[in-house]
Amino acid sequence: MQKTSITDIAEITGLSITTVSRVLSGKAEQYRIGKKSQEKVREAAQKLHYVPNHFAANLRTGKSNTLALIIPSLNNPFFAGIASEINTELRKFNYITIISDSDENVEIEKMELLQMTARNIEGLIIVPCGDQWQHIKEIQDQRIPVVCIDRYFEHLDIPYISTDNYEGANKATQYLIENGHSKITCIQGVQTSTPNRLRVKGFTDAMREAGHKEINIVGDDFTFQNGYLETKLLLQQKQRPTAIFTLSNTIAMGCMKALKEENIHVPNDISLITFDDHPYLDYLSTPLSCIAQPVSDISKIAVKFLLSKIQNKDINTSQVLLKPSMKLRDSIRKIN
Amino acid sequence: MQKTSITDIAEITGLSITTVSRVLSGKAEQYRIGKKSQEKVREAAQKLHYVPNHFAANLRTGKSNTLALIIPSLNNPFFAGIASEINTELRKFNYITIISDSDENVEIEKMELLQMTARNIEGLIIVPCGDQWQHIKEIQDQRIPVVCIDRYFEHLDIPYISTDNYEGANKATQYLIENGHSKITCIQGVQTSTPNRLRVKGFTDAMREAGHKEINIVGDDFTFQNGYLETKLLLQQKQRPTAIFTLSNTIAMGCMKALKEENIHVPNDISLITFDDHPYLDYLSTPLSCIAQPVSDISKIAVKFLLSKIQNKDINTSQVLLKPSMKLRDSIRKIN
DNA sequence: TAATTTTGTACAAACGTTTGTGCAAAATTT
DNA sequence: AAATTTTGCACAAACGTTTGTACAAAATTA
Repeated sequence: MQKTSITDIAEITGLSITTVSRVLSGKAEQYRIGKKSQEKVREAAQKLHYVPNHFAANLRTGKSNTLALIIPSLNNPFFAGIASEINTELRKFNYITIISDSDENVEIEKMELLQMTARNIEGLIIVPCGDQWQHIKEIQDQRIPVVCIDRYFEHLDIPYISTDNYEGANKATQYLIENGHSKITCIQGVQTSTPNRLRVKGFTDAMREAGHKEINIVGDDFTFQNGYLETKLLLQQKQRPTAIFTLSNTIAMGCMKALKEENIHVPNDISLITFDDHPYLDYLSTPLSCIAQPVSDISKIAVKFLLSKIQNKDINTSQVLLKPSMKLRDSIRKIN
Repeated sequence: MQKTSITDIAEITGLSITTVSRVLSGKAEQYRIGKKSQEKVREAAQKLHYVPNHFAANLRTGKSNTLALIIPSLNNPFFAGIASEINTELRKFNYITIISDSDENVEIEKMELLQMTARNIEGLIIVPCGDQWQHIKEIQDQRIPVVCIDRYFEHLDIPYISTDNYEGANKATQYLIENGHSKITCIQGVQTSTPNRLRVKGFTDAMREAGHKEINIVGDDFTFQNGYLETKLLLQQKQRPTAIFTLSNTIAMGCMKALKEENIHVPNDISLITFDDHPYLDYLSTPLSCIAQPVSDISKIAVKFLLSKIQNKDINTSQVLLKPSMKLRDSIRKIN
């Protein structure tokens, strides 16, 4: 069947498209449309299976009721969880959220941003996937409110909500040191990402503060493969670390696969702590200790920031780091 | 800065909006726009930071280049993985995909569908979250191509791609029986979902075929909590099963938490197999055997079905069940 | 030189809503 | 009875693109 428009309904009811539009967009009372006319319109709309054309309405009003959320990977439970919460929260405010997966690829991120702005989005929440920021800055320059999550750019005046990665990593490292570990290897992710850089700095500072001169940082990617390969390399060395600190769960999983293949047990042979929590960590062969990020808080605050910017056009730039928490399970052995 | 339109560029370049539109939408050669004019237009567009208005274009052309994907939960790695693959695949065909999370709530699903159709989507891939289908059928009646994934409606002529849930569950149960188990409990998910119903039937048939009269099926939800509570109840009974078959990973996780709390070891005290794979399953305290669904194939075929329907308006209804595979890890003990 | 073709570009309608403005009839007030 | 107000509705412009159609100048052909 052919698509029904307001014009069709006007013809059937003998009313004008103005009257029909006002009834269907909930403004009947405001414009004193008679009860009988309202009923005729509603009946006709139902009978003809009328579906409003959001594009036409948006063209005229300039309001899309659409927001965009760009995350680097739907396959990462951390980001999937954030996406789920943000989507649910924004729905409460009658926004539709276009969720986009940039696949950890800045060129895709740029393309997606173009697609989003062409659709007249009224706001953007983004987990940037690289260190390029100009294309994100340009969105803000177009007077589209932007909020960064997790990864952000310190020197830009774009609001962001993240975890205090430095503090989380610092505490994780301190804990290892307090348990007698001095030979600790950190397996990092993407070096240019701000969370990674701060986690590395947290690790490094904790080591230095404890007087440990030998600081070992390896890896360059938040992937399973990176965790796997770097752990394999570590285990080939004469002098192995007594503890490993992985900067993401995907790295931790790769690390654990390599350890298992080499018949090295956590925590008896080596201790392991990771960044980020997940329910699975409880049921691993060795339940993993970790630094947990407050995912729910991050999501809700990001939404709050964005809506505040949209509604009040407030120019204040909120840049907040939330406190992570350390979750001790069974993967750290005391050796002093 | 104010939004730039084609009209602004026309004014700056002294050309008509027709010329400008044709240059910017890649039709300059086709309409013999001179080189100098093209250059003037492109320069002005860049200088004024022109962003096309997709809504206006769509209003005129009737083409949105937009597809919709509705999944019941972004927090479920199975669906998040599917969403990721489908999104990546459709991007290759220059579609933007609106990903929507219905939160296992059919009313939200209906609302989301309304929002999608109002945005002139050209196709829909959906994992239905309940047993109501009329609102999905209506989408197809509006001549919007629809493909169901994972959960579907057998009696409808809507294309779907899923796993042969019956066969997967049947084989899992047979394997348990071959390993000497006869007291097997199945912890199921949402009873009205087609995959669940078929998995239960596969389990039941395998049990009956082996001459086992006592068939125990519990639960009613694909959640951690359901798995946890039902396992707790099981462990209170005098006669416990020797094996548990959970119909999803989230149920399996809840089950494992309960077992751990009761100090019951897998597979020494009880065997466990689940439906669905995940990389984590390898590193659990007991690596879990499972029936793995071909997620990548499901995603790619769903995309293929949808694009085929969009492009060729082909009325054939493809309804395909893919073969699952059994992945044996360490969670099943042979007891005969 | 005139007729025809090619080139480069423009006009204006269309898409489907929304909304500022306004009209005519009915009701009320003076 | 006339003036004013209220009620119920309609006209037409607007949003920003796309595109069918067409025009005028330049180039080519006969």
